[in-house]
Amino acid sequence: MYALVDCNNFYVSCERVFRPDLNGKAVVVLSNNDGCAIARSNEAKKLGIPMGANAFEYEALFKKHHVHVFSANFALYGDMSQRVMTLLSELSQEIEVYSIDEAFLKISGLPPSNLAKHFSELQKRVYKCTGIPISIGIAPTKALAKISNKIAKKFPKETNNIYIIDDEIKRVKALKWTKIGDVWGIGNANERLLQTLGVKNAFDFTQLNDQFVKNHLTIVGLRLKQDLQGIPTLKLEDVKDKKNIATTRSFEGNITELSALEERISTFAVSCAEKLRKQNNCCTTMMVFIHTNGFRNDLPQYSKNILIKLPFASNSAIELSRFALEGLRKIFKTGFHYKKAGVIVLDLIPSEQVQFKFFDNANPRHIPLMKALDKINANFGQQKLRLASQSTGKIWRMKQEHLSPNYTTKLSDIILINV
DNA sequence: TCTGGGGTCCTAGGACCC
DNA sequence: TCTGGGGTCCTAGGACCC
Repeated sequence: MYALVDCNNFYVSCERVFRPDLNGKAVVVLSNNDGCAIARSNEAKKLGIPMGANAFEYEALFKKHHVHVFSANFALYGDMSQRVMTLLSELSQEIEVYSIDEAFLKISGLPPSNLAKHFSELQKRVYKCTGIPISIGIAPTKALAKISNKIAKKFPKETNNIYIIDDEIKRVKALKWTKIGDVWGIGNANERLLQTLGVKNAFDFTQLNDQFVKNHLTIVGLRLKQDLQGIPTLKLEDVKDKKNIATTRSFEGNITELSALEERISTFAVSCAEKLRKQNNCCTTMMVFIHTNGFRNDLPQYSKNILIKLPFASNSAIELSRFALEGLRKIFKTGFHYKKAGVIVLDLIPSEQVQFKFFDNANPRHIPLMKALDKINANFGQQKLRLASQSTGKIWRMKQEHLSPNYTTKLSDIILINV
C-alpha cells in the first residue's frame, strides 16, 4: 500500500503556527511580487478566492472580509517542510518527498486492520511536533492514494483527514466521484480531449482501451490508467539531484535599459551558481531569457531566449555571470519594456567529474574563492558579498508588503514569549 | 498600475553513424 | 517492379506537476 501525506493549505498553515490567532480566519499567501494567491485557508476558499487569484483584482474582497494577507516567505516554508519530512522519514521505511508539502510513503508489514490507527498516530505526532495539520490518503497505488487523499481533505468531519481505499467497492466509488480533470496527471489539454469522448470521471477513463489511451496520451497516460485500475505501475522514486536549476523573476516595474537588465541577469546567474554549488554540480549549458509583459496589449511585445554552450563546466558565480551577460547582450533589443527575465542552467554534472580541456579551462582559483563567498554569505546574510556587475547600490527587492518574520531561520526574528 | 516561480518526462523528427 | 536495415544522439515543443 501507498500513503500520500499532504499538508493542509501548507503555506497558510506555516503562517498559522506562529500566529495561532489566525486559526479559523480567512488567510491567503501571495506569490513573489505579491502577484497572485498561491495558498488559501479553507475560510478564504469559501469566500470564493480561487487559486492564482490576482491580488489587485481581489483587493477589495480581501478588505471587505478582513482576509489576512501574507507575502510568500519561502525561507519559513522550506524550513517547516524539512521538519515535517524529517518526522515522516523517521516514522516510515520508504519515503518519496514529492513536493514541498507532499510525500508518498510505502507501507509494508502492517496488517490492514492497523492502518487507520497507525496513520492516525502519525498525523497526531506531526501536528504535535510541527503544528502542521496533514491529510493522508492510503491505497494500493500512488494514483489511487492521490485520490484517497483528496477524499480525506474534502470530508474532514467524516474522515478526520484520513481515508483508505482498500477494496473494489471503495475504489470504484472513489473513481466515479473524481472528475477527470481532477485526476493526477490529467491536465487541461487531456481533460478537454477526454471530455469530447464522453469521459467524465476517473472511472470512465479506466474503461478505455489500452491502445487508445497509449495513442492519445502516450505511455504516461497508460501508466496512469493502470495505476488507477489498482495495478501498481508508478513506483516510489528516489530524490535525485536536480537536472535543471532556474532563477527567474518578474519585475515590479518595467525595464528598458540594458544596464538595468544586466544587473538582474547577473544576479540570477550568481543565484544559479550558488544553487549549483549547493548540490555539488557544475553546468555546461545556460539559457538566458527576457520577456516583455504579455498582459499589455498596448505595448509592442518581444520575447527571446538564448542557449549558451559553455567552453568548460562551471559553477563559479564569476564565470556564469560573464556568460549570462554575453548571452543577454546578444538577445537584448532597445525600445521594449521588459517585465520578466531569467537564467536557467542545464546539463548539470557532478563537480568532481568535470573534464579538463586542452586549452580553455575554468580558473582553478575560483573554487576556493566561491567557498569563501558561500561561507561569508552564510554567516552574514544572503548577497552580503556580491559581484560588482550585480549593482553596487541597493539590493533589488521584489514587492513583499506582507512578509512574516523568519521565525525559524533567523535569530533576530525568533518568536518572543511573555515579553 | 498590478496578473509567480519553480520543476519533470515524453515524443517526433532530423542528423548522423556503420 | 525494384531502390537495406539497423542504430544513436540531439532538440524543440508539449504536457504535466506543485
